Amino acid sequence: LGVEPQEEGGRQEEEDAVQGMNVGATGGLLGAPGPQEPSGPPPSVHEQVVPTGSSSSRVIVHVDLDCFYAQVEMISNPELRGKPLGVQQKYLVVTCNYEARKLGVKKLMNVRDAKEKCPQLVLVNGEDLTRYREMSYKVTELLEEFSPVVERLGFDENFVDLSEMVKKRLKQLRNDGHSAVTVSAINLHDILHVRLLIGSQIAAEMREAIYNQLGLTGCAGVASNKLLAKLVSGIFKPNQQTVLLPESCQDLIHSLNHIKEMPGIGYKTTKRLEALGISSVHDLQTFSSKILEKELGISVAHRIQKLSFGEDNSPVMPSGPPQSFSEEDSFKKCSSEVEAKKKIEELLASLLNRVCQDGRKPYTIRLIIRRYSSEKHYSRESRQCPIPSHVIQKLGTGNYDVMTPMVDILMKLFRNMVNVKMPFHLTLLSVCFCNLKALNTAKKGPIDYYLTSSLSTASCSGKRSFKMKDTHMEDY
DNA sequence: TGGGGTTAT
DNA sequence: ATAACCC
Repeated sequence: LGVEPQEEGGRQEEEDAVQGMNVGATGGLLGAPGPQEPSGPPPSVHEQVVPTGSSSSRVIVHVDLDCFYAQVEMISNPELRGKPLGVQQKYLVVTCNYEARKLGVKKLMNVRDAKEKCPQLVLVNGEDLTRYREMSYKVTELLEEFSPVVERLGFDENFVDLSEMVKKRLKQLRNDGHSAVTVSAINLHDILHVRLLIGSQIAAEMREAIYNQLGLTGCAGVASNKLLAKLVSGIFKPNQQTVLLPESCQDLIHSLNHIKEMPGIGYKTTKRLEALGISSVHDLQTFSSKILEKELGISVAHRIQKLSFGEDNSPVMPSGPPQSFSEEDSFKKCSSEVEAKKKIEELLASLLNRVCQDGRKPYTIRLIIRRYSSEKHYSRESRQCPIPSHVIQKLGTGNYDVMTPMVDILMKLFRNMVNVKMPFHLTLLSVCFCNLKALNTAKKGPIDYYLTSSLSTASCSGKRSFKMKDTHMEDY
C-alpha cells in the first residue's frame, strides 16, 4: 500500500490528527492506553490514507490472534518460549510460532520438510483441540464484554460491531464539551474518520485486555465492514493493528495479487473465475455482471462482485454457543468394521463429555466418513438421524449408559454408508452432534429455567453434582 | 492437509 | 445430504 510500518511515530501522527479535532484530551485516544508500559503488547497503530471513498456507517473490528495454537502451547509450557515451536497434527505442522517462521517453517508444512528446514524445531501434538477451544471461547467472551455482537471465525478470529459503542463514546465526548466534535466535525468526511479512530482506540483496548487477562497477543483491523476489517487486520503482522480510512479502500483491495485472496472467494469459485479469464480484483470489478450471473448464479455473482469493490453489507452475526460439536480422526487406513467401531467409540466418548458440559441437548447425530481415493480430491459422505428421545433424556444423567445405544445408532449409520461385506478403505471418521436445544423446551417463567438448568449442571459432573444441585435448590 | 466450524441449496 | 465457504 506504499505505507511504511510505523511504531511510535505512527501513533504520534494519529494523535496529532485527533488532537487537531480537539478530542486528544481524552488521553491516548489511539496509542497505548495509559500506564500499560512494560507488560502489554506494543499497541502499534497504523493508518492508511489514500483518496476515494466507500463508506457505510458501521465501525467493525476484526481481531486475529497470532499463531493461536502455538501461543496456547507456550502458555501451557513456558519453557517453549523463545524456541522455534510447531504444533503438529498427524504429519503436518499446522501452525508455528514466529521463531520457527523466521527459520523457514510455514503453516501446514509437512513435518519432514519442516525438520529439514529447521532441525531444532520443537514439535508438540495439537490433535486434541480442547485447550485451544476453551481459550478461544475465553477470547470471544472477553470481546462480548465490550459489545455483545461478536462473530467467531474459526478458533482464532472474531468480528465485533463497534458502531453502537462508538456512538456512545462520541456522545460522551460531546457531553465532556469537546466542541470540535459538535461544531467542526459536522463535516461528514471528518466524522467518518473520527468514528473509525475511536474504533481503533477500542481495538487497542481489546488487545490490551486480551493480553492482560489471557496472555495472548493478536492483530486487529478496523474498517467500515467485515471484508475490509479482515483484510486490513493482516497488513502489519504480529501484534499490531491497522485502521482503514475510507479513502484507502481501493488501494487495499487492489493490493491483493489474486482474487483467491479475497475472503469469500474460495477454491471452487476461484477455479470457475479463472476459467472465465478473471484473476485479478480489477478483472472481477470490470467483468460483465450478466455473464457472471449466468456462470455462478445471481447470488454468488452479486456477492463476490460487490466484494471486489470492497463492499460487504453482511452483518456481524452474534455466534453465541456453537451450533454443533464434532470430533474427527484421520488415519492411513481403516478397513474393518471392528476397527471402525473402536474409533467411533473414542470419538463418541469425547463428544459426550463436551455435550454434557455445554448443558444443551443434541437432537441429531451424524457420522461422517472419507473414503480412500487415489487422486480424487476431497469428498466426505455422511448419514444422520434423530437421536431417540429416551436416549436424549438419559444424556445429562451420568449413571445411565448412553454409550451403548449411541454406538448402535452410529454403527447402523455406518453400515448404511459402507457395505461391510465388500472391501473398503476409509481415511477419516467423524461424529457430530447437532440440532442442539436448550433443555427447557417448555419455556415457562425464569423459575422453570433456573430449576432445569441447575439440575442439568448437577448431573453432569459426577460427585459434586448432588452438592451443586442441593445448593442451588436451597439458594433458590 | 488437520481438526475443527458455518450457511446455502 | 451435499457443497460451498472460513480458520
